[in-house]
Amino acid sequence: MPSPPDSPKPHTIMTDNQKPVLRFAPSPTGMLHIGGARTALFNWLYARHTGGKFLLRIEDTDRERSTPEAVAAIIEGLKWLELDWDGDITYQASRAGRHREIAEKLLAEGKAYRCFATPAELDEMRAAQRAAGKPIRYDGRWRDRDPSEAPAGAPSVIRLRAPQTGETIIHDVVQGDVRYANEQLDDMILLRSDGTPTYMLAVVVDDHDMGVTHIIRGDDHLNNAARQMQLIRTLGWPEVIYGHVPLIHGPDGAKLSKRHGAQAVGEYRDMGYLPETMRNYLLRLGWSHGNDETIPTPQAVEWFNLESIGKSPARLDFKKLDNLNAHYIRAMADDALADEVAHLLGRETPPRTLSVSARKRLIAAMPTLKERAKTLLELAAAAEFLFTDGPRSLDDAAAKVLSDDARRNLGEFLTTIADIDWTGHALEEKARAFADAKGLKLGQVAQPLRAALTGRTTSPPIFAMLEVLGREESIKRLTAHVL
RNA sequence: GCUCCCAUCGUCUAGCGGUUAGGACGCGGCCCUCUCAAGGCUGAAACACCGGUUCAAGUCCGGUUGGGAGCGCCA
Repeated sequence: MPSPPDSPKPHTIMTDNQKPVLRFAPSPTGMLHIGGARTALFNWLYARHTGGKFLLRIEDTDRERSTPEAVAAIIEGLKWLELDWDGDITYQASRAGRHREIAEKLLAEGKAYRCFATPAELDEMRAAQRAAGKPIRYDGRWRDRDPSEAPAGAPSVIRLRAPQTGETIIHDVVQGDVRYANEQLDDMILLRSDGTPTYMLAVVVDDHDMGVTHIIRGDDHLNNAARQMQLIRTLGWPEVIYGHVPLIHGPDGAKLSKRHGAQAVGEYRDMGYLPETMRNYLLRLGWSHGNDETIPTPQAVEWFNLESIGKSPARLDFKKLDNLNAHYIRAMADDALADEVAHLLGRETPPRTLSVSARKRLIAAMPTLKERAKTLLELAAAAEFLFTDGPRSLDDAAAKVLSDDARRNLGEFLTTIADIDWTGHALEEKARAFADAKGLKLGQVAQPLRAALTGRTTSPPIFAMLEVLGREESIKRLTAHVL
């Protein structure tokens, strides 16, 4: 039997055994925020855990503030975090026609109505309510008036005729049951006077059309959920499952802002944090699995659930982030880390490239280097002495270590290693023997070696570094500081 | 002002009526040690407050205080 000609366009109908459909729906008004990144992560994790879908929708209906740069930044951020989405990106602005269609359908059915109140009039209304200490909300002045009472040709918006009694309950998977008395929810605008849809209408329609089953988002949307639920119910659509995750706060407990720095995920990348670190850290900020702290992504996919999302807001702790990053750096392959360092050098001004020999040294030293770096930036800095040939300039501490006595000893020691087998092990043996003979501690020999070889007072184990640098280069550097 | 949410060490958290309140980061000490890390051991450190319910409350209920969010023809 053919469907009636006036039937609504086909859309996804939920069935009981349908897999969950999640979505991340950022508005492109800036960079991908760290809080947004966590929201995306939770949605992604749940979709991957359940074998459902993770969709991406760009909420660009605010043409004033939405920019193509912001869209690009968000996509770049998600890609860096390796949170892949299913299917094509939905751009909300492109669906305005469909949104308008729903608003008009509601209007035709008497479930919505035209409101001719002007913005100035509403401002006045709110000011009066504020002054009287009353709740601030639309008073329904056009709810029961006939449009014919409006001045001819006056612009109007379409408002939902929301229930005024009873209550709207959100069965939130994170927050539990949240109840709102309908009398305190006003008639929200669905369609603006210029015919464009509002956010409230657009989300509900898009989520429905995209077949979204679960909405995991920041709890700044909790109040919106009640209104959205009213719309869903008026439309008779399947109800989505909400989960409102507490916001992330800065180290001082206040809402994250520019003041705290590091809001955008790109900043974390630039500071040398690994995507895997960010996923693990963000996951633990608000979600737990017993006492587990180090949770690689595959494990997270296996374990993730909605029930274990915490209800209280969390603060950012860079020390813990560092600790986690150090862990994942240590776990990374040496050549992959070398690539990261090369990438970092390429971004310097002026850009530097890693020579073949420097890369060889870098990889050879990497097992010891990566033990001591908290970020990729630190790793690159600590590897600096491997990139150039010839004598090193000394930093203050290194200069202090190379006292006249130390330089003389260095010269003497050099003669004992002139033609030995150039291995870390053999060099260390010689150094120990030399120290013994001179009545010195090993450190009194090793530290001057380190200072002369690297120009600094900290480095990976020095005998291993001598081996990495090789006989010729090492001798060259050491000789330069001999007295 | 109104509505809603939250509340365990400094921070992230475990706890789901009976625990010496556990772990992690950070901090102190010790061990290891050529420096710095890493690692091992160890120490200090928390149930915001007040009432209930109960034989028993960090766990349940109410209030107070303190944080947070929202109250647009923004999203």
